Amino acid sequence: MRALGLTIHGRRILAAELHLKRTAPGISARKFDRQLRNSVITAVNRRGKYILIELDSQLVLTTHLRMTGKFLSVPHGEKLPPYAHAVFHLDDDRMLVFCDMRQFGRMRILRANKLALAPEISALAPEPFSDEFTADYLIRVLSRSRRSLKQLLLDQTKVLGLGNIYASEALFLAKINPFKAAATLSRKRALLLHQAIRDVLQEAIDAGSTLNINLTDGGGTYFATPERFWRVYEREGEPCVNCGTKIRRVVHGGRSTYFCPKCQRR
DNA sequence: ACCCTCACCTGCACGC
DNA sequence: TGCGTGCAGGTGAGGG
Repeated sequence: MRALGLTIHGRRILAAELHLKRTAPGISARKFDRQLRNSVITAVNRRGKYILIELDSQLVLTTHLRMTGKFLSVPHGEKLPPYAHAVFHLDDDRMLVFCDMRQFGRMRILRANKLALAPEISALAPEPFSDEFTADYLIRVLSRSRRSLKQLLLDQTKVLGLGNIYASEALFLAKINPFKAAATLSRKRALLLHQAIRDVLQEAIDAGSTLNINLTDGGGTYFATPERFWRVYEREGEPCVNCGTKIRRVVHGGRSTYFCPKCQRR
């Protein structure tokens, strides 16, 4: 995110190509280009998992990378990388390329003054590192839900920023059972969960900014999800880092959930 | 209003 | 070797 901002801030979009229709539903390739062409990128921000590329035209290009989406910076004239679904020609002789093997990522063009009204943005929970995301906020949300903790943590309108991997990780860090009903969590343990949510997210951010972002990669700059190891995720059968008990995997709400049956008994 | 299930898509790890 | 099957992830449509 930050690296992307540094690379494209202040650049003018000379042309915008939409190669895959479903990447930007409801807009033609022609209109996609017309709306973005000749505008200057004034800021790159983020709300939840949405990247907001703000333009001097008072429009905002929103992008959700989903699982496999990524932005690459490619020198103009170079061969496009695989799965390039949108290409932005910039005024510094580079192209910003949106690639997505699974075609799940989505782009939308919104008016800046209507951004907060867009349903996918307006419904989002407070940013996890904002003052608004307090332990009391979390406790309130937990108390009003009839779902399990794991399911609640995946709901971006309740708790923002965790996906399936980090929901498992946060619960492991807080030593709380993923299947426990959200409303039955004690205040004391909700405080631990609140901290754990911030901790796993901070870890992931640190890993991304220090370990795996290579801005001078000759083959094109990657702003991809970092490769890293997790404490419980994808560790079924391996010993728990705290107690050595074998990590278990249970499909819950249609998603794999990893946990230590001893550390996270309740 | 809330919450559940399933479709979306591709590469890859499996088993036969 | 090759083919079929199931799985992974985040979201939103559709239904209860």
